[in-house]
Amino acid sequence: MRVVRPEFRPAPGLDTDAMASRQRDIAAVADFADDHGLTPERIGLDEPPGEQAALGGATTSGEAAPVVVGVDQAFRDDEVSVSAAVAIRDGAVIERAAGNAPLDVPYVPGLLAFREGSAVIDALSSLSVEPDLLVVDGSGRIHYRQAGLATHVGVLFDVPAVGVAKSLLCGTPAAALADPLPAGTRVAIEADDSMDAPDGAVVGYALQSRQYPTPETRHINPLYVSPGHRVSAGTAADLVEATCTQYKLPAPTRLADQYAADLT
DNA sequence: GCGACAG
DNA sequence: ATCTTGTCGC
Repeated sequence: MRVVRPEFRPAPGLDTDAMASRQRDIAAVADFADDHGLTPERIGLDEPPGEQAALGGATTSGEAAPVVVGVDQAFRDDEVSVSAAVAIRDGAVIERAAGNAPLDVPYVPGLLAFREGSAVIDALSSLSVEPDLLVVDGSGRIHYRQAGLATHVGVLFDVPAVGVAKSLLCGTPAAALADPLPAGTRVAIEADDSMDAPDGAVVGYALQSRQYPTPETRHINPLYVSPGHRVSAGTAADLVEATCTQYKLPAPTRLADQYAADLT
């Protein structure tokens, strides 16, 4: 796939203010409403990935199943950012792509895309299939300037994207998350005064994709799902939930995780 | 000033 | 993200 907004490429030379400014520009053109043809049913990940699947990628309804691409990051020698992208259709891996970039920007919460974005772009640029959805590790709209890594990448390629984070960057849960949530539960994450989004706006969801039978003794933490681009908050939660077939994390994310580890 | 803080 | 085995409890 190809970058369609090259002006938003993460440039290493920028100072903190310039990076933040670029993020506001990205948020201004980002689309946090549904603009895609996806449904949880069409994702077609009922079977664990890696199994047999129809060669043409046909669903039970006869239409071509959407291509979902998981993206994950790793480091090599503390100086190279490695990105792994794994494309899945109908529960089967159809393509993998790797990307690299020098690791010259330090990690700063809120500026992750400027540290690891270039490697992600490198990986996605070499994908020959056209993704219908990107599942990016990290935040999307749950971000100080509504432009987390998932939003940044989604806008760069103008492709539907969602962000899946394992911890909350910012925002306030609409209900307390202190007690373990039952599987399938979702709690809205609302914008607070640390964010550009209007106060109280639902910028994502805490999604309890898995839970132990007896959460009192031992419990699993929720995922934090947010719109990247062209997907609404509610639909993002629906789609991500459909990809969590067997474990807490989405299958595309797990596969990308694995591939990234192999590349390191 | 102190704490919080995606990967 | 990464350094890292066993161990506790579903």
